[in-house]
Amino acid sequence: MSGDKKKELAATFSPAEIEAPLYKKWLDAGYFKADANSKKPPFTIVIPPPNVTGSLHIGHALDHTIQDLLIRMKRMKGFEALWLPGMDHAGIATQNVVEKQLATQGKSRHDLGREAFIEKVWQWKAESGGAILDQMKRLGDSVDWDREAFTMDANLSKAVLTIFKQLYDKGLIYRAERIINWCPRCLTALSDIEVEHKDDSGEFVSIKYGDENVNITVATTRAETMLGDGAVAVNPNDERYKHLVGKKVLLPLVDRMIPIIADELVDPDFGTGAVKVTAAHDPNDFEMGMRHGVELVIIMNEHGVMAGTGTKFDGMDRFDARKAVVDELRKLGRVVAEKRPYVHAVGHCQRCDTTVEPRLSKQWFVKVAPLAKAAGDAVRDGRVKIEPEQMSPRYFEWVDNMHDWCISRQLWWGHRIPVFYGPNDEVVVCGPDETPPAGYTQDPDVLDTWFSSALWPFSTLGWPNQTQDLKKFYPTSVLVTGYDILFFWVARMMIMGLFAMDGKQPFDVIVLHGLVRDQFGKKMSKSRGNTIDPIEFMDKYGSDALRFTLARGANPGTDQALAEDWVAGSRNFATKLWNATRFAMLNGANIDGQLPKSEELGAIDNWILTRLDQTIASADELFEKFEFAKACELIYHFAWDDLCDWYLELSKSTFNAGGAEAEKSKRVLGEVLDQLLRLMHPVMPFITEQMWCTLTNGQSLMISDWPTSNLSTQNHDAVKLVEQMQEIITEIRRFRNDQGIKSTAKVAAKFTGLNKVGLEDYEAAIRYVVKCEASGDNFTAKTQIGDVLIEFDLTGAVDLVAERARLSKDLQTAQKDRDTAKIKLDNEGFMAKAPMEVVTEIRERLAQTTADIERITALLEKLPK
RNA sequence: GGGUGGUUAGCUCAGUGGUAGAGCGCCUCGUUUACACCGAGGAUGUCGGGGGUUCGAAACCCUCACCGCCCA
Repeated sequence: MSGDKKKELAATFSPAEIEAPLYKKWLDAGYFKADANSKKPPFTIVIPPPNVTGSLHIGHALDHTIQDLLIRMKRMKGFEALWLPGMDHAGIATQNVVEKQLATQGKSRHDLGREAFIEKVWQWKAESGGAILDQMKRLGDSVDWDREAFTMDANLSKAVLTIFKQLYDKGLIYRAERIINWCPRCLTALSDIEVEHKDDSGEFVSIKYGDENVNITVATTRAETMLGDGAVAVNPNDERYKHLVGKKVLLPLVDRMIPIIADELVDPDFGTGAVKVTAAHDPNDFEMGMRHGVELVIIMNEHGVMAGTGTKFDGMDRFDARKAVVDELRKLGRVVAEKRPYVHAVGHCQRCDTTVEPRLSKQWFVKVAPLAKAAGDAVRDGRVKIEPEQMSPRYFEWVDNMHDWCISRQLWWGHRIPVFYGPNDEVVVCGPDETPPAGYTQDPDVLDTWFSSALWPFSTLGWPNQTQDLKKFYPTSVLVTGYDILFFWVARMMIMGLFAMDGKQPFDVIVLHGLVRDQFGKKMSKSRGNTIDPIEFMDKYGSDALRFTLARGANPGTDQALAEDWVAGSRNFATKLWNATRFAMLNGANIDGQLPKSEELGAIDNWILTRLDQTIASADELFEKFEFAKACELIYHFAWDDLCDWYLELSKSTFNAGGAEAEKSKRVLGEVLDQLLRLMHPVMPFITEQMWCTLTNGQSLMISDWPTSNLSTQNHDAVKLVEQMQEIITEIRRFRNDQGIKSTAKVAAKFTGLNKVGLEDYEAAIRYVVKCEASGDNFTAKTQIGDVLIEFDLTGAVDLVAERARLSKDLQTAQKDRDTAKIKLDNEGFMAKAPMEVVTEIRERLAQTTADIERITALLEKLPK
C-alpha cells in the first residue's frame, strides 16, 4: 500500500453528503469545459433546450442521464467532449406566466406597452427563470456552463435574423392569407404541431337548408359556423344531389341564398353526403372555397366571439352560439336529426388547452417542401442515422408530408419578425445590422419559438460568425431526445441545419428514447396524480440511483416504466458496491505495481480478470450501440454476482491465509475495482468518483482513461474451473438447505475427486464458502457433482425424507431432459438436417443426463429406508 | 380512415430458429468479522387465440382478438 495513512471509506454510503461537493470539485477543476483549440477529436452534444419556465421532470432526467453518460464516456475515451447547455425562450408559455403575474395586479400587457412588457419578461427570467439549470447540477450533468445559451441571446437572435433573410431571399418564406390554427385565449396563430387533437364529446346535427323549392340537409358538429356558410357542397357523382348542383339554396337564420357546388372532396357516405362550406372558418372548406370562388364570410372575432353576422348571435361566445343556433333552428323545425354524444377529434392549444379555432388570417409561412426533402434525404442516404432504426418510417412520414409552416405568432415575447412595411405596402426584410428605410414600420408579430430552436445546433456554436467552436464542434455527434418531439424539433433542426450549413447535417446520429411512465406503464400526468419528481427521488436515494435506474430501463426507442421500488433497488446496488469496495480496501486491495501475469495467478483471480475483460468488451460495445439498458444489466450482474457474491467470497480464505498468494489477489482485486469503477462512472458518476479516488489516490475518474478489453488476457480454463467450483458449491448449499442445516453451522465433510477436475488446489476456498470442516468419520450422507463426491458427517441425523425428495426431484428433471434429448436424436429429420454442433450438443446432453440418472438412482437406492 | 408499435412469470420488461430470462414481488432458512439497503436456497410461464413454413418456432408467414401511439 502506498502511504502510511490507511485509506478507508465511510462506514455507510450517504449520497447526500458526497454529491454536492463532488460536483463542485469537478466544476472548479474545469473538467466540464471543452477546448475548441484542442487536438483531440470532437464529440459534441447540444442539449435539447428546456423551456425557460420549466423545471426538471422525470423525462429530462432520462434524457440527461443518457447524454451525460455518452459525454462522460467519450471524454474518458479521449475525445474533446462538449455538452452544450441552454434554454429556449418559450414564447407563449413565458408570456403566459408574466401576463398571469400582471393579472394579479389587475393589469394586462397592453397597459404596460410592448417595450415595458418585454423588460418585465427579462426581469422575470432573471429572477425565476431557468430553475432547471440548478436541478441539472443535482443530476450531475457535465455540461460546459461557460457556453450556456439562450435563444434570445444576442448572437442567437442574430442567427434568427440572418436565416430569416436568407430564406426570404430564396423565396422560402412568404406571407399569405390562409386558414390557420388560432388560439382565442393566447390570441395567436399556432403551427399544426402545436395543436393537440383530442376526442371531445359534441353533437352531430343535421340541418335542413332551403325552402319548398330547393332544399338540402347538411350535417355538422359546429352549427354556429352555418352563419358564415358560403355554399353547400356535394360529390359530383352523387345521384341524390345531381339535380341540385348549380342551384341556390336558402341559408336559414341569415336568409342568404348560397350556391350548391360539386366537389370531389365531399365523401358521399359521410353524414347526409352534403356538407356546408364555411370557407373562412375551416381549412378544408377554404380549399374547396378557393376552387369554386365561394364567398369568405367571417363570423367571429379574435376572441372566438360571434361578430359581424348581422344576427342576434353577435356578441355570443362560440360555444354558447352553437347551442343557441341549434335551439333556434329546432324551433324553426330545421333540425332533422341529432346525434349526441358525438365523439370526434377536436384541436386544442398545446399550451393552454383552449379549443383551437380555424381562422382566416394573413401570416408568414416557411415553404417547407424543398427543405423537408433535403431533411429526408440526409437520413435516406445514411448521412444521418436514426437510432433505433425502426423509428425512421415515422420520420419519413413526417418530412415527406410536411405542410407549410406558419411561423408568425401574435405575441410580444420572442424574435420580432424582421419585416418592414412601407407606406404603399412595400416589404423590406432586414438582416442583422440592416436598417429599414425611413417611415417603414415593422411587422408586430414574433417568430415561432421552434424557428429559433431549429437553429440550436449551430447558433449556439456562434453561427453566423465562423467561430472556432463551429469549426471544431459542428456537425454535432449525437442528438438525444424523446421520440415524441421527432416532429416538433428534430425534423426542423435538420431542415435549418442543412440549409444554413451548406448541406452539412446538424448531427450524425439521432438517438431516440421513450417516455417515462408510471409503474403500471401508464402515462404520467398531473390529472392522474402519478407523476414522479426526480428531485424527490434524488433526495431519497441519490442521483446515482436515479440515473442507474433510468439508464437500466432505457431500451432504444421504447417507453419505460418507473417505480420507487426500482430506484430503491438501484440505491441498494450502490450501497452494495460501496460496502464491497470498503471491504476490499480493508483487506488491502490496491493498484500498486504491475498486475501479476496470468501464469502467476490462480484460477479464481484469472477468472475474475477474464470476466472483467468480457464485461468491459461487451458493455463498451453496447454503450456505443446506444443499448444502455443492456450495458447496465451486464455491469450490474458482473458487479453483484461475479464480484460480490463469488469472487469476494472465494477469496476470503486466501486473504485470511495471507502470504504471497494473498498479496497477488489484493492487487487483482484492486485492478478489478479500478476498472469496474471506470466502466460505471458515466452512469453513476458520484459514487464511483468517491470510491475510486479513495482506492487509487487518483485525481478524478472524469479525466481517467476508459477501460479497454484485451482479449488475449482472457483465460478460459480458469473460467471453466470456477464454473465447476460454483456448481459444486451450489450443490452443497442446496444439500445443506434441504437438510435444514443452519448456514452458520459447520459441517464435517469429506471431498473426493477434486483432483479429477483440477480443483485440488481450491479445496480450502470451497470449504470456507460452504462451511465444511475436514474432520468427522461418520459420513452418512453424500452428494455428487460429476466426478466430485462430497460425503457429510451429520452424526446420523440425516433427514431422509428431505433427502429422498431432493433426489427424486433431481431424478425427474434429469429424466425429462434426457427424454427430450432422446426424441431429438431419434428424429431422422433432425439428424439429417440439423447442424453438426447442435447434434453434438444434444448428444452430450443425452450422455450427461443419462449419467446423472444412474448416479441419482444409485444414491436413492443406497439411502436407508 | 391511413400509418405504426405491442400482447412472454403476480408487476415492469429483455429475448430475431436449437433445453424460456432479468429486476421487483412471493415462499423457506439465516443477527457467519463488507453489506438485513444483506446472504443462501426455492416456487412461478399451453411465450394472446387459430392456422402455416421448418428436423426444430416465443422468434418467420397468414389470420383473428385485444391494447397503445402518431397522423388525418
